[in-house]
Amino acid sequence: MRVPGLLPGEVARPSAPPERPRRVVEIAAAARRILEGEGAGALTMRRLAEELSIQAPSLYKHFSAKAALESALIEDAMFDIGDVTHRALHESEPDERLASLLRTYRTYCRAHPNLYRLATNGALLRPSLPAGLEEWAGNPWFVVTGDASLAQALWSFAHGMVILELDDRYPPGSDLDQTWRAGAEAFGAVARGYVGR
Amino acid sequence: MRVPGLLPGEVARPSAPPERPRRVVEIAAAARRILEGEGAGALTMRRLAEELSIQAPSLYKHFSAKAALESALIEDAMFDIGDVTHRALHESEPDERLASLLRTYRTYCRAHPNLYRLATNGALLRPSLPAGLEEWAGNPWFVVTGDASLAQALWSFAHGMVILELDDRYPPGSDLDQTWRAGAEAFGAVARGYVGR
DNA sequence: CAAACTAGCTAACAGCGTTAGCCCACCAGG
DNA sequence: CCTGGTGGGCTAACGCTGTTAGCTAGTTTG
Repeated sequence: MRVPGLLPGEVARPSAPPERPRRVVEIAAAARRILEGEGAGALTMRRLAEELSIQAPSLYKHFSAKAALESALIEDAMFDIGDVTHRALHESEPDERLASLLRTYRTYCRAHPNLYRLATNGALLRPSLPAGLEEWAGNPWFVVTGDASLAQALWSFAHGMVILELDDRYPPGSDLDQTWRAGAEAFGAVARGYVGR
Repeated sequence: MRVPGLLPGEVARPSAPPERPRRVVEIAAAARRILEGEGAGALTMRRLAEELSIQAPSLYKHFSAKAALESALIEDAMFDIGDVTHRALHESEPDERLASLLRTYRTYCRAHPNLYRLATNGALLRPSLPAGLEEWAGNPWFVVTGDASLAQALWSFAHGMVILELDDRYPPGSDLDQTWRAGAEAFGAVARGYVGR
């Protein structure tokens, strides 16, 4: 089911920020390649420079610090996740949306574990983010629950599940599909109003 | 309400591992002091040595690597959390236990943010943990839900909430008390069997 | 044509975890 | 009594990290 326009409660995608200079895009792409392919430990300024056949200090002509580079990757990740989750809503029937959102989120995160860890680990440098990005990326959770608190709770559940799964934190032998189902059921019941609030 | 003995579904506390040598205990205590007081960034081998008025390389007479030191702190944290959460169950009425568990968990984590981050960030070095510790520490979530999947889902929710709160990840102005309540309600309803599984 | 900007370079610094090798105090056994 | 082992410290140093200062060649712009 493809539904054009905005769903009830849906918010519009923010415009990407003042476009990045050519070289900045190339560097960010290389950084993402290293991060996703070789892990966070491999993403050093020297390794990144090598990937681009330049010297590490030259990177500082384009990024003021490693943290700024990482912020760019985080921003990209948030746009990615927002795109993927909003699309999931548009492509599923109303009563399938919660399950679809969870499934989509989990799938994306497992496909990009290092990027996801980078994006969610530690404090967020909010002021440097494009205006509206955070709200838009989090919006699907609201669309699916119809309530701000429940949306945050559901997202927290999903993030907890994902990060613990990526870090292999569940006891060996856990049936995570079933755990996701259990959580989806709990939130689904409340979201559908089976239990008064 | 103090209830001695084991609750239904409750598991016994594992014995602490072969006791640590005197000096090891002192070093771990100093490390915890630095971590909790000054943050993860301050916990370096040199800073830790300084705290003990020795030189950094001397630490390697007691810990094979920084990771081993951290493992000791993580082990302590898991015992702490297990103690605190098990106690919460024993001190509350059956139908208050889920809410009490969540409240207790949140309170502990906010009181020890850096320790909690250390303990939950990244992969767990399972083989070096005392046998049964992981299961015992996670047991309250099972006691409270009566179901393994629901227990994992509830714990994932709690972890997600805590870590996002500690890292200041919720949009400014969020009412987190209410978010916790929303999640507790969702899981409480399912755990009480309002919705068939 | 000169000035300014872009984007690279080398050399270097401080801080990180960690290793090698030395040394002294203590304590048990012959 | 002395001798060997062990526990627990030391200094020097290595390779890695992010980052800075200062130089330079090429391109663009007034």
